[in-house]
Amino acid sequence: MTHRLSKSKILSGIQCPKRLWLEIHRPDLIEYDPNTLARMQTGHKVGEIACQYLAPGGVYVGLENGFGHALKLTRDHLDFSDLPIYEATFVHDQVLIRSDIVVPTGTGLKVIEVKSSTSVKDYHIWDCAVQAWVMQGAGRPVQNIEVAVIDSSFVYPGKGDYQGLLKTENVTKTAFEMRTQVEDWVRQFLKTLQGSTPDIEMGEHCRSPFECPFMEFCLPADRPAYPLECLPRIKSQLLQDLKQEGFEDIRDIPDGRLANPTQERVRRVTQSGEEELLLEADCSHEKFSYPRYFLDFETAQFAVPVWKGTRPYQQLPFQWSCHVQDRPDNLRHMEFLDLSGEPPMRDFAESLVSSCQELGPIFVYGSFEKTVLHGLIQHMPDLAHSLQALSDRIVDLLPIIRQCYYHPEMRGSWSLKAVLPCIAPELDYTVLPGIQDGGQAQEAYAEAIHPDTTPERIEEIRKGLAAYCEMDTLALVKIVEKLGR
DNA sequence: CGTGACATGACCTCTGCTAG
DNA sequence: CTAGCAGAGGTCATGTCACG
Repeated sequence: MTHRLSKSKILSGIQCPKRLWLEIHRPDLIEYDPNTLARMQTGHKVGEIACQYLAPGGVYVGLENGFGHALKLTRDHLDFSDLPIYEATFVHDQVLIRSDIVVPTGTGLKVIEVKSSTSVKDYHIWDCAVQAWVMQGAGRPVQNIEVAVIDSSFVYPGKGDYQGLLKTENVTKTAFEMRTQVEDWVRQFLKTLQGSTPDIEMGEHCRSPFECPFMEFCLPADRPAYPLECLPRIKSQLLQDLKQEGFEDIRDIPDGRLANPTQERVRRVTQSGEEELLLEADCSHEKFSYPRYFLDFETAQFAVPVWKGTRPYQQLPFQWSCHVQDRPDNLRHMEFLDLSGEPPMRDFAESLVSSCQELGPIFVYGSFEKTVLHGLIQHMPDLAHSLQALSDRIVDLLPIIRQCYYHPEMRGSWSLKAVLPCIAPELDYTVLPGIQDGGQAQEAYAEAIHPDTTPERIEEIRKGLAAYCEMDTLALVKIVEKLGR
């Protein structure tokens, strides 16, 4: 028996048949995203909790001896026992699935699909529909299908007690109603796989609901330097109209064609080829005093909380970096970094309060630092007053830069990582070893606090995190310098 | 994955105008 | 005086972008 489709391949195919074709025929083209492994680890942990609390005492069907053996093991368990099965494996009509949790009952299987998400999405139900179709087709009637997701309001009481971390939603009815839809998909995808590469135009489906790993491959070799897609907040209708009118590059669009003022500005500056800096714009009344602070946080988040009193996906700060200018001609740096694995929040907050004194603007980029401070205020009433005072001094550079600066090379984005190469090309994140964005900082933290990590590796991570966070705040210094105030 | 800031669009009320 | 209308202004939900 050959099975050519897995459940995840079908979900890819729904997003884009060409993606499905490439996943099967050209897996060598996939660029492995470093975040993928971290997501899989998260999913694994959530899955373990689900087994333990939703259907304890079951048996696990491993893949060590291949799919054939997994199929046989599943059959044996179902025929000769009534224990729950984890990763039960089924095949029907060339489609193979592995199901998170299957509980046999007298009237059919009770299926639980576990997701690390906090709400049930449409594509979760498609997932369940495919599972139900395969199980029924394999001669195993399905009685009930549930999706288990994370309840983000859960507060971890400690001592390994995760009762209530997951909540379930019954999707039996919808999943059963999609039966003919699933059959259509399978028939269509098997046919697609027999032919040559499907010819599919690029579009929204390349990003939603998941980013396609073959984007680079699908992009035409002679793509424009400033594609229309870079126009900020462009609607699909406008994009379509502009392409119809024969424009491929932002610079092709004539003066006056764009009604949206931000898009028009991007067009005008891109066409000029030169950066635009409007220093007299609006915020000129804000003369910033000294001392000036430049602040950046790094946080960790866990789908399965590890510290008592914390919630799933709560952002827990473990590092801050702060440059200080007491006078125009001086610059010093301070930082805090806790890799002990103990809850870092209290020391983080106390050191921050004592280091930032009581006066002077605190520059940040984006609303993230304010959000984290507010989270700390909720959990540390004794520091609430001091933390609120810090929050009140925060000056967000993002809206200021958005208003008064644009460079063609920003390609429609005002994120720090897009702005910085234009303002301070000497600050290059790509030379940093290992940690070049917030996501990698989170991963590095998770690795550092893992019990198996060696002291040498922890020291390496400490250096990497310190260098990354310090560069972030130095970037803020450069931005304020550029504003000339 | 979560949160905040902001833009956008739908919908509502309020106001002032005009025709009857 | 009222019914009907358009434009101004407000609220709310939704979407996008930014941070981690």
